[in-house]
Amino acid sequence: MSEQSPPADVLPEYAERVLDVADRIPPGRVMTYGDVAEWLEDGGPRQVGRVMALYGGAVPWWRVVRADGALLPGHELGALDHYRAEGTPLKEASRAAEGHLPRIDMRRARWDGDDRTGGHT
DNA sequence: AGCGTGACGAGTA
DNA sequence: ATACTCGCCACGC
Repeated sequence: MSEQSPPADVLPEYAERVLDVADRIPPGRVMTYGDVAEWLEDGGPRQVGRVMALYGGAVPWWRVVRADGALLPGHELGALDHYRAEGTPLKEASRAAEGHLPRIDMRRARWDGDDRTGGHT
């Protein structure tokens, strides 16, 4: 009897890795979907996005953002609340018009996976 | 088997 | 700044 169906009671290893990376992103910092995929050296931004969409609820999903710094549709305010609470560098539009929510300042918030913990900076 | 869709990315107009 | 196209990979119909 060959098991033709893969196990479903555990998350796919790829998903587990993606969640692990998302979970190790320090507060006040963010990683793009593409960066996570690149950091894992496997899959692509879309694949990471899929994992986050399915299992992101188990990790600080707001720390995984799009490359253009746009907030997640439908969770903009939720994510924004976390960003302000964590001190994530935001780039507020000069023209703070309604409907024009601030974007993440990727240049400052982007984290490349270098924790530098234990070191002495 | 093909086709459309998506929590994407980068390039070009 | 926005809009559109192409490339990418996995899933559902």
